[in-house]
Amino acid sequence: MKYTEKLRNSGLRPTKQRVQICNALFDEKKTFHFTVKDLAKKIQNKINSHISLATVYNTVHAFEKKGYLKQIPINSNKIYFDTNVSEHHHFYDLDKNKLIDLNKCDVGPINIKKKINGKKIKSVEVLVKLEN
Amino acid sequence: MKYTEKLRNSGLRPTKQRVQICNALFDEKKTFHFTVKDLAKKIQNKINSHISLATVYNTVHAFEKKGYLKQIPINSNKIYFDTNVSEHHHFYDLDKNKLIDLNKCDVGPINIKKKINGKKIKSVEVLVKLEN
DNA sequence: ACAGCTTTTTAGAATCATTATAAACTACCT
DNA sequence: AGGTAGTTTATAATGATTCTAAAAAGCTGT
Repeated sequence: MKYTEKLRNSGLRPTKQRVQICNALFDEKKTFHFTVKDLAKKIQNKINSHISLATVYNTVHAFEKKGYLKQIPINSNKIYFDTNVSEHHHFYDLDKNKLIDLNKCDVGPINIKKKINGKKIKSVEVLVKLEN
Repeated sequence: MKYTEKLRNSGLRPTKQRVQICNALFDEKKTFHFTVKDLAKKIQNKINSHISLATVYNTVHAFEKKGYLKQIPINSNKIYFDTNVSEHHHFYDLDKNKLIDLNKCDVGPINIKKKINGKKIKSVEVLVKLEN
């Protein structure tokens, strides 16, 4: 199966539900941003049957831990995920409440001059807020 | 009163509770990060009496709208605020779950090359995740 | 194919942050 | 001082997320 390896690699058995989640996440031509609830709704419309929220949460978190999904740093009481796991950044349109990708090449190199003892940098993420 | 103007400026009457919130927020020598619940607890310890959560939420939001407080862009289901409203960035220590300020001068200039029609940049915020 | 064991799914409950409500209270203006 | 509009408060409502435990499905041996 197309996603068996990805699932096993994330420590998950390739069940019917998880494959459906994979289809919704990784079959798209374009990467996209989502909340878990959005994703669950999308899947249910697509397959025309119910899939438990808990399952979607579990699977999404397993993928995030493995690096197949990323969280988007934005201050909100919802958690936003991104299927684009390449190094990139985001515009956040404050009026439309919408996230827009910024490719790595859209942002000049970022030089972090401060160091913290015994810590290494895992990621550098930029959020650019837009207004009219 | 010390904070009357700040409060009026935010469209708020200078009530006893709001002045107490101001004291907790703006009397500190160092700026700090907080969630609304943290702040409420801090105030209650300090003044040794109860102040309603709703009041703290309202006041904090009014200050944020006016730019006396800033939200910190970090993906979490809690909202983090910062009393440091100057242009600066953050380290996020993933192990300790702690935010650390990065002064503006700790980060080289950031060049956003992409433009969105009819939108202007309101802020550019960098989150640097740290691991061991 | 099947028994037996483990993992997974599920609905629903629990939790936690935040926001809404509406009655009691307070500031402010004259 | 009194009237009006803005505030505080406890509590309820909401909404996202996590937990739970029983039922279902996957996996491994045979």
